[in-house]
Amino acid sequence: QYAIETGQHPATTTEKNIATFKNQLDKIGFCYDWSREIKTSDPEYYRWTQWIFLQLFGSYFDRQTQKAAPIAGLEKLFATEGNHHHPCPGDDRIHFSAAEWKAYTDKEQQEILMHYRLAYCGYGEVNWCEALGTVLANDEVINGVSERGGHPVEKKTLRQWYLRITQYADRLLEGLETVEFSDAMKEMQTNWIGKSTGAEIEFQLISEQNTVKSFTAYTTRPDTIMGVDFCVLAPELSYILDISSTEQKPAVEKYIAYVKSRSERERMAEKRITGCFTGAFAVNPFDSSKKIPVYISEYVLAGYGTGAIMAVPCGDERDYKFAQFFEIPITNIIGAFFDGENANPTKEAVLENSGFLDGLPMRKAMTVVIDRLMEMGIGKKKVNYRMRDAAFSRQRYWGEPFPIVWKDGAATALTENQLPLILPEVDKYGPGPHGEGPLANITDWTARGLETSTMPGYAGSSWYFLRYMDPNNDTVFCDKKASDYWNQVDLYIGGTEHAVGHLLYSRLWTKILFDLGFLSFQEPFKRLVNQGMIQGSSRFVYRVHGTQEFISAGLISGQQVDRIHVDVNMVDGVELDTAAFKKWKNGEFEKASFVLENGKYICGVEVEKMSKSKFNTVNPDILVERFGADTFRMYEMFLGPVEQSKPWDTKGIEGVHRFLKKLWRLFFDDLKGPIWNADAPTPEELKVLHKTIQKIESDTERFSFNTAVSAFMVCVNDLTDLKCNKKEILEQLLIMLTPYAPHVAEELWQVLGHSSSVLDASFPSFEQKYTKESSKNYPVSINGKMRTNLEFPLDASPEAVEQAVLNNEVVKKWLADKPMKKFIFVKGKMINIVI
RNA sequence: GCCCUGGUGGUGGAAUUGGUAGACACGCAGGACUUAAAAUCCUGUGAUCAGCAAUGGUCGUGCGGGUUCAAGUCCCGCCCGGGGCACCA
Repeated sequence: QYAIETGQHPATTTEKNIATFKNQLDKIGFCYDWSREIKTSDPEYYRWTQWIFLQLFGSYFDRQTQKAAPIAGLEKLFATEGNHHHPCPGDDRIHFSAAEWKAYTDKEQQEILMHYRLAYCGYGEVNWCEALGTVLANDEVINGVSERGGHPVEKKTLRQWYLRITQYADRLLEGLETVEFSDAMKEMQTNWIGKSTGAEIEFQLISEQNTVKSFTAYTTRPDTIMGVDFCVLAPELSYILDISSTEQKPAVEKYIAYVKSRSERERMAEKRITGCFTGAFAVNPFDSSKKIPVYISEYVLAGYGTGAIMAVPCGDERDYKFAQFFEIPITNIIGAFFDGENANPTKEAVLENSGFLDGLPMRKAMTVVIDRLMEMGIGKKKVNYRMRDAAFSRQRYWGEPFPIVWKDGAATALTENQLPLILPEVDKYGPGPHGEGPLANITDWTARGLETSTMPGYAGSSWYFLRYMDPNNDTVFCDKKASDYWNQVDLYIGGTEHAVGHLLYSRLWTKILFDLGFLSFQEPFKRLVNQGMIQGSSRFVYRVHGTQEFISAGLISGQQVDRIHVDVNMVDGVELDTAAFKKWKNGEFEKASFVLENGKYICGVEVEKMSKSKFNTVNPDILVERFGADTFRMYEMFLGPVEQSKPWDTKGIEGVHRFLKKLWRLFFDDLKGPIWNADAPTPEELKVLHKTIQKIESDTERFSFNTAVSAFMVCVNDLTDLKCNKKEILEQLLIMLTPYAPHVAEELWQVLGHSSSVLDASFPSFEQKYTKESSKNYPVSINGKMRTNLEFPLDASPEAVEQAVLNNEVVKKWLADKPMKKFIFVKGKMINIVI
């Protein structure tokens, strides 16, 4: 995108960005081992990305062993026994015997194998923008038009590469039990995989044309079959027009056109109920007298289940609303569980109005219905996954080329010695013809039959952690000796935004490489900590839908507008620099006109993820320049808990800076020079030190860096108050401070007269001596309200405590005119008196 | 809409296990030093009521209920912010 906008080669801008980031990381004082640096866009790296892709292309998932295996073995099996024991994951209608397999042409065989490969080529729907000639992410589509240019967007079927991640669904679920991820993260991945057990049920169809005799619906609640009041099909199913009645057809066609212009996200997020009756009816398989109207609606997606649902309004909220909207009569099969106003998804009811199921508890009815369906040959138990295979090709320039040659319509792998397949130079970065990638513009490339799409950004990032273990190896992606030695990533820091993308893909790749014998572990990350995001403050302009007119934020009243991110650097507060905006993005907004308020264009504001695509990033450089790297580091830690997101705001950085200056003054006086001394510390000073050691040790251990920084501040304040400049104390302080403020710690270490580095000094073990408690403060409350504190020896008996409390003046005053009901001594921590 | 997550003073946040809510820092106010400023230091700072004051009372962790001797923390129902929802990765 940036290359198209600016005409610069992505390699150039990537290099520049890397240099900038490295520079910033160095400035902030991060200790990375740059000798292991890798670049996913470097041919020496992506030759192995391509190599791994070929392993995926050359493998299938053996359901019996639940492992990936070379596809050559499968070919041999087909020749001896057909696919009887290996049902086709890509298309379960494909069945053949050994004899039939041998009779297939080479091309037919290849097509079948493609249905088994872990990396395969298939067809899928994308957001297509004809005017731009490109595919767009849902993110880039606003109100059915492209963010860039405001052109119409619609669905288009394109040939795409996919990774068969669905075959690994169960393994990915099981693996979660072996890793230390947060429960929230595990839950997100589990929900994404979305394993559900239910049934597929075939419904007979009654339609005018009568060409389509039936359809299959997927449901997780077969027990509610007698409560089906209507069915809903996904509008994009190919046979919808074949079942529509003459009367309904115009409405159906109109509705399909409407859905085609909608992104999947918009469809799911739609609050309004939309849909259209097809004029066809389904027949309840257990009661042929029940004619069930068949609708289409955007909330049913073709990609999930069978793209058809049976709707039970008394048990499902969305079905209920749909039934109300279209005034479909509701059958109540759960008796008193249904109040007529809210659907109740209970599984506890005893079925009513359900013919042969009457009187059965729902849980039992599930298996009864499935058994009956199987007897009748019109249904079966079915495990379904919400997750779909991962789209793995992009119609873009800047990505790894696929090591694939098309020969007579069949995809053929390049050999290992032909890798890397280098990304060629192009004249322009714009799209190729017919929705193909930019590589399709290169005649030499297409003449060789090479695949013209490229791999997505996540290809290289799905295995980079393995390459760190053996970054310069030019004979293998990572020597097994190296991966055995380093093993899993001990601690992985990343944001939750990667929950269902990167973190799932890298788990998949690791599992496949494990199955194929290239690794000894099958989970890449032993422990995962989610750092929160530092968010940016974004600015928006509002384009009147279908025009080049931009309307100031305060003047929008009802017009349909497309909200577009603008670079925060072009906005002063909330006021847009309209001249700069016109020149922005290589003149994309040259023709923009503005509707101003009080002579100004006012932008919309929102706090969201800091991101290049949102143009709301800020740089640490200025702060590092002004306060130094240590202040910046400590401030980031001081801001709040690591796992919490918050907008970037430099209010308060002064406090951290002040702390470091104050620390400095314990060692050094501007006029007198070094002021530390070698005197023996007093018990009081040691107590301050060791309390701090304990606090910082435990805070650091549990990643509570913000409270650790606070503890440093308290410690320095206390030492200042005590006028303590003793070397023994200061040394210990510096050792703790090293990870927090390495530059300052190192310099002060030298001030203390050391010739070695503070890094060489070992972390002190916590000495209980000075913090050990001999007595404890007990809060005393009356009716739960705090009244006073009393100090008791740790070994005081409960009876002695009770006596002492009752003799206390404050307590006596409270008990004076009210009788005590109860004396409670809770968990040895708290004393409460009930009056 | 669905999944995840969060909501505490003027602000960022603390309270690790249901047990003294507001640590630490910013900001603000007052003061010291200074010709002045910067820097530094000291004092105060949730709201409200009573009191000259010391002090004391009441309220208070998004909203409404509940459990408990005791709720920021647990339960139920809402509201709002953030992340994700398959071509950003």
